[in-house]
Amino acid sequence: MTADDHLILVDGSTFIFRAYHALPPLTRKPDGLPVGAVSGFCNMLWKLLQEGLSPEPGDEPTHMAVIFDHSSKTFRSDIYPEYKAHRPEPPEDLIPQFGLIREATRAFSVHCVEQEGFEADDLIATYARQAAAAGARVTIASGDKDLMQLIGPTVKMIDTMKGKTFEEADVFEKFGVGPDKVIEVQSLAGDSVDNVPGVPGIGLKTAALLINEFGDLETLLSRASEIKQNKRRENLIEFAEQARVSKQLVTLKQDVPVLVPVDHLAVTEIDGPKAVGFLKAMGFTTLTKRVAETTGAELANIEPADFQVPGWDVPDGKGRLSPASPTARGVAAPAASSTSQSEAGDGASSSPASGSAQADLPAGMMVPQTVASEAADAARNTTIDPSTYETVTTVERLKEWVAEAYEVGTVAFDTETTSLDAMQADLVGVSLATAPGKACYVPLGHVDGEGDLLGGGGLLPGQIPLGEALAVLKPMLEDRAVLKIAQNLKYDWLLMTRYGVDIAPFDDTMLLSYTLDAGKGGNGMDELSERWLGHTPIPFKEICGSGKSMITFDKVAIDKATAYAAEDADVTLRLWQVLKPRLASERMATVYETLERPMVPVLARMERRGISVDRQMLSRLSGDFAQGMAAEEDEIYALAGETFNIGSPKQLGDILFGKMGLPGGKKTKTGAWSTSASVLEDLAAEGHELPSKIVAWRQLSKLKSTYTDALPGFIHPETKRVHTSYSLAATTTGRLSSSEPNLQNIPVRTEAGRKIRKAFVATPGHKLISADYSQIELRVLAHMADIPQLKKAFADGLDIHAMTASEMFGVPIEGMDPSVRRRAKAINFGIIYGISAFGLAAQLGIGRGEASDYIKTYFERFPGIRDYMEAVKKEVHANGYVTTIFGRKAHYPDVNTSNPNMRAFYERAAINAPIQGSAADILRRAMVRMEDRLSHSRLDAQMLLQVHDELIFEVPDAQVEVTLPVIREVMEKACEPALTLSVPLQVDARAADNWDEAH
DNA sequence: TCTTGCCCTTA
DNA sequence: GTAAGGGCAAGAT
Repeated sequence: MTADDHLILVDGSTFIFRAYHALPPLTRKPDGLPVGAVSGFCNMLWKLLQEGLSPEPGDEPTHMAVIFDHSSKTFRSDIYPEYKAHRPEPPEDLIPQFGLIREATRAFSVHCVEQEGFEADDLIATYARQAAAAGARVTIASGDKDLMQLIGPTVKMIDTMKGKTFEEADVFEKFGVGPDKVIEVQSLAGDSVDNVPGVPGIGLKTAALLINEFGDLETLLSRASEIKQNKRRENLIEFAEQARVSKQLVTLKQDVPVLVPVDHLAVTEIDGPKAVGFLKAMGFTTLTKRVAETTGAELANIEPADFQVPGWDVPDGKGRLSPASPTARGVAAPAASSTSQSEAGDGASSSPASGSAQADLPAGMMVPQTVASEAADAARNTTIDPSTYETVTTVERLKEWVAEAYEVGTVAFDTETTSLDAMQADLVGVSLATAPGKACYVPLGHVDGEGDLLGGGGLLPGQIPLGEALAVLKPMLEDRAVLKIAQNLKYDWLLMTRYGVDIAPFDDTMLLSYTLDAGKGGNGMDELSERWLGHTPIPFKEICGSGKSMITFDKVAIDKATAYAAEDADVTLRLWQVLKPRLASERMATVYETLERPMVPVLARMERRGISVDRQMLSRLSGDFAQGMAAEEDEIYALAGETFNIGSPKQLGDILFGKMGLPGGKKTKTGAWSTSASVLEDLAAEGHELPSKIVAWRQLSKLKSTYTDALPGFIHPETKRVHTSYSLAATTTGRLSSSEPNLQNIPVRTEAGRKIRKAFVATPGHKLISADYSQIELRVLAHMADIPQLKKAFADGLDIHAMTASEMFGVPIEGMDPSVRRRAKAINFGIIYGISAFGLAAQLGIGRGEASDYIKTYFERFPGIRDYMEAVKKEVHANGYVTTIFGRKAHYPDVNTSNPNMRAFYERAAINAPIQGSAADILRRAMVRMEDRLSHSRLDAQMLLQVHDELIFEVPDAQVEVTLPVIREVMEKACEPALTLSVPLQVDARAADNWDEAH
């Protein structure tokens, strides 16, 4: 090997596990051989061979090998038996694929190296050192951060799945030290995945700090007594030996006596027929074709390779082979496909991936490249440089920007303000972007940031007067000819309506992301920028600071503000160019256009209206609750024999289970005794007095702190009403969420709680109407799973829980024992939540076996429900997502994890998502139509709140009776005409002076 | 001052 | 058993 050579070392393990976990399971057609990971591996290896790893010409690899782990037993387990001890066994369906992947490597004429007693990492380290010693360049293809210690001037690392290259600077970013100090840091910080202990209380940040100060581990340990922080010093002294062992574990062995010399790893020409033969035998049609085309191998004349996999027959290769197709399509299809969906045509039965020929590159894998348009490429590939943005200081320039927006027809728009609360914020500036890299900021309200109490605070020069700027902007923002693009537009929309501007038409990149990728991660701009543009925008903290010293945006210097604000518009525009094309290609345009985008003005108006709360009533209640708490406190302290902080679960646990010696039940995940209400209630049932007093105190404390004390703080100084903020993109299922304050969890179950609800009142001369869907989720389930008894019961208007009980236990509905109905009700809820015997038992306070029997009986009576659940599970495993009746997707990217508990959790979530999500879709459809229907009927009702299955309106007294049926009709017919449910929807609506009585 | 854990409120 | 937001205590920084 010489200085002209370039060695590529592929970490086989990373590739295998990435391929397995990133992709849904896939089996070979004739015999069910699992080949998902093999498929992923082959695709990755082929891509590597095609594209190489180095963009520069002349740097093509001269040597290459895939390195595998030989077995789990290595010299490290001798040093520290616990090393990697927590690693779960590989999943069952991955085991036969290990051998196949080695076959695949050879089939592609790539060297395949492993050696007993050593991890792949040690072999990689050894080869890398030998090659580097000869002056050759080395590229390590891996996602394993442990290999970062090998990076050097001629050694780089590349994560092909994430398309990221790591050089020395990147190591610094990750570990806070250079490659030569990585092991020092790792031996302190440890690694929970590999079970490297490290030193307790020291994480990556602290470890880097210490190593930078002391140089290396040994120096640090010998001078540990100099450390100021008590806990840190003690741990370093106590766990010194553990740190030394950790260092041995993380240090890669660079002198493995390799059986295959590095010179033998020279690349060889790919043997086309051999590769094609292997791929044919696997049944990967798409890749087989591609490899045949590239290598010139004659596809038709090549027989599938003949090799044995224990337990599986060799296919005959006579055209019977085809890539397995996901088997669980159309779980919700009976409903979705049997009814017309003129609006939501992209229903459950049409996922783009499952129908495509690319079954060997299955759905769920993020392949941004495949959806790229030219514009999207430009959006991604031109650099983002905040120093190039323009600060607009004259009306003339602003007019030119507006003209540019008309010219292009689209403009990204963002506002900068003094507050996160759109109801309180003052406009400080706006930014525009008309093309990637072409963005500006228009400062409008910046003041002298240096100004203290005495001077300053005046408007800075060089800013267009607000009114003049708005006069130029408003026509463009309201013009149909210009599409406005924003990230989380609801905020800007609400703000701008306060300045008399109604933005339309528009697109919202946050909602685009949510429509396409709900469940895959956040939809915030910074996160989307990282994910799609590989760019980290200037953090808000960097401009305004955080915590106590945070300044409002109007105090930010205009040049800094320009860089920050214009970048936001630039990034938003680029995100739109990346995401918008996916809408059509992934058939999600209807979901976006009917269920997401129209919600923006609807919710903004609801937020702006707010709701009236009676401040005096809350204040009185707060006093009452405080008195009640004080009374309980006296008795609690007397029973405990001492005073303590009742609000501290830790102190309470010490009293109950330590001092008083009560039998502890559950433990929390950190190992402490649980003091949850269910535990305390069990103790109370055994006759202990203290626990029931604690429960009573907690209830009062919760009501007081969260509601009576916090709510008045949200009363707007001018409107005198409470304005919540709804999030459209916070949940995986499609529900809304409400915050600041959360008006979706106002108490209702207890008498004391309902007093808080009474404080939500109608304005004088008005009533509140509360309209809620009855059993909407069970109705949706009855429709989706097509359950005859349930459908009939709903059609006949029966009590659904009593009917369930009657079916299950064979008792008549007339004169039914309430406890029997209660059990059936719990089961019905359990079904919606993806039932487990464990959960049902906990809910009903019965044994696991008994709960199990209930579930069995239920499934015998309603076999369609069981079939539905099984089908959803198959669907989510195959596709990585599930769909609602209107085509909304909920993704569960980690559902194929090998951890059985996590897997079961994701499966339950996936069972629940189409039910909860379909109900959420129905609410959205009702809300989108409601305002028009009311105004067409010349009614003045105002929609104020949404609480998942309930809508709250404020209505003039005289119109109550006319309004009620209109609201009911819109809600009950919300599915039409896209879909006719096979079950009627029922809405109960009532009017009263306050929310409690209306509900 | 910030983060995590625990507990509780809703549908 | 599903989906959320939020207050307070305690510990780390």
